[in-house]
Amino acid sequence: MTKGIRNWQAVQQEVLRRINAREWPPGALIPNEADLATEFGCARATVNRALRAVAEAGLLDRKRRAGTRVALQPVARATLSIAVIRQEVEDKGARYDHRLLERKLARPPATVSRALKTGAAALLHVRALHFADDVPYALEDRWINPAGAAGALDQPFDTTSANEWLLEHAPYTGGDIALSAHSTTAAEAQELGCAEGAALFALTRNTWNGDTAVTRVRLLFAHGYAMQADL
Amino acid sequence: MTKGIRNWQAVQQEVLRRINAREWPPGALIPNEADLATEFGCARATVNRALRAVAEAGLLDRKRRAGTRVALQPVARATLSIAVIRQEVEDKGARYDHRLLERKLARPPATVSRALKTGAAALLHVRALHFADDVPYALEDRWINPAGAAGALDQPFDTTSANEWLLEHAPYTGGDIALSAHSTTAAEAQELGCAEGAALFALTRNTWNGDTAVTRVRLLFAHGYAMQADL
DNA sequence: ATGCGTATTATGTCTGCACATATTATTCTG
DNA sequence: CAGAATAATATGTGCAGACATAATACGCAT
Repeated sequence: MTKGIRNWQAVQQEVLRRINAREWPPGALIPNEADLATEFGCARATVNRALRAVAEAGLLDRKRRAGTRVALQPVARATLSIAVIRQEVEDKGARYDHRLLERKLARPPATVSRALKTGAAALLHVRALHFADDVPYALEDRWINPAGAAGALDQPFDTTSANEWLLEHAPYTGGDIALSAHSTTAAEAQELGCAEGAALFALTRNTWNGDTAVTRVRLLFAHGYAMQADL
Repeated sequence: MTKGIRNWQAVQQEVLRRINAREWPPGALIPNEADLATEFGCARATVNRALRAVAEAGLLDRKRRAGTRVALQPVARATLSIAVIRQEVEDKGARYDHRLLERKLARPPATVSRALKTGAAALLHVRALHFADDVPYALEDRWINPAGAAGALDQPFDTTSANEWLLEHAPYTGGDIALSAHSTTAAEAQELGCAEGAALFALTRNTWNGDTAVTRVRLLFAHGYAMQADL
C-alpha cells in the first residue's frame, strides 16, 4: 500500500511513473478509481482529477463502465502557441516593426472565398510586412470578412497591424491552421529579401465566430524560421 | 440572476459567451467564484471547474488573491496531434508501406550529439522511407540512443519501422519539436522523387526519458504536405 | 515617507457523499 | 437461440464544507 499520495499531482506523478515503468503496460486495464483511492489513501475525486489530467495528455483512454486503460499509441500532442507576431519578435529580444503594403476592398480568389464560405462578397485585403530589428520577419497576406469583424473597414491598419487589431476587436470561437512549406515566388523574394525559390515556412489560418468567417491569413516567414513546440 | 446553469459545461458556455460578447472585455476582472456560484445557482466547485477549463484554453488568466481576468492576448493554442506515420497514412485512406534505407551504428554529427547531449557516444542511425499508395510520403532520418532505448540494437527495423517500435518499447517523458521548411538536396530529391530545391515540410523531434535522450528524428515530408491543426 | 509584518481575500484543492450516465453483462421471453 | 429487458459497474459530475496557499492591502514602527 502506497502512502502519502494525497494530492492529485502526486497521484498523477505516480500514475505516470507506473505507465512509464510498464507496471501498467500499453493497453492494460488499470484499477478503478475507488481502488486507487483506497490504495493511495485519498478521496476518489482526487484520483479522478489525476486520471482525467493524464487522459487529457493522451496517455490514458477512459470509458464509462469499461474502465481506464493505458493508451496503445500515446498521440503526441504538441501545443504550439501562436502568439501575436509583435510579441514573438520581442520575446526574441528584437525590435518589432511592421509596414502596411496594401489595403483594399476586393473580391477574393476562389481559394479564399471557398475557405471562408463568403460567396461572391468583397473582402478587405490587407498585406503587411513584419520586421525584427529591421530585417523582414514575416509576410502577412490577409482577407478580412467585414461581416465577421465589425469596424474593420474603418481601420487603416498602418500603425496598429491587422494582426493585433483583430485580436483585440474581433472575437472568434474557433478556427483551423495549416502549416506547410512554400517555395518563394519572385515577388515574395523581393519583399522578404531572400532568394527566389527558397523554402519558406508558411502558416495559413482561418478563424470563425460561430458560423461567420472572421479572417483568413497566410503568414510567410523569412528563411530559416522554425516553429518550436514542446511535448 | 441567471438560472438553470447548474452543470460546469453550461457555466463554461456562459462564461465564453460573456467573453465573446465583450460583456467581460479583455483585461477585465470578472466576478469571483463565490459570486458567480450564487448567480448561477450552483456550487463554487462547479464554477471552479468551468473557469479552470476556460483558463486552460487560454482565455482567462487566474491568479490567487488577484482574481480572474480575461486574457489580453488569447494565445491561440493549436494542438497538433503527431501520430504514427502508418496511422496518418491509413487515416487518409491510403495503403501504408515503408522501406529501410540504412541502419548502422555510427558517431553522429555534432548537431545531433549536441541536441541529445550524448557526447562522443555512437548512436544507431536509421534512415527509412515511408510510402502512401507506393508514393513516397516521408523520409525519416533517425538517431537512436541505445542507452535510452533498451533493445534497439537488436532490432532490424525492416518489417516494423523504428517509428512504431520506439513508440511501443521506448517510453519517454518529454521532448521538443521544431517545424520548418527545407530545400530539397539532390540526394533527398532522388529518394523522395521530387525536384531538387523543392520546398519540403520538415519536422525535427527530440524525445527524452528523464535526463537521457531516447531519439532524434527528422521527418521530411513529400512535396505538398501540410500539417493541420484546430484552434 | 519607508519598510516590514500581518490581515485579508480569491483561488486551489481535498473530502465524503450522492446521483447521473454510459456501457457491458446477464437474465428473461418468445 | 435470438433479441429484448434488466442489472451491474466504472466513470462523470454535483454539492457543501473545510483548509491550504499565494498575493495583495493595510497598518504599524522606524
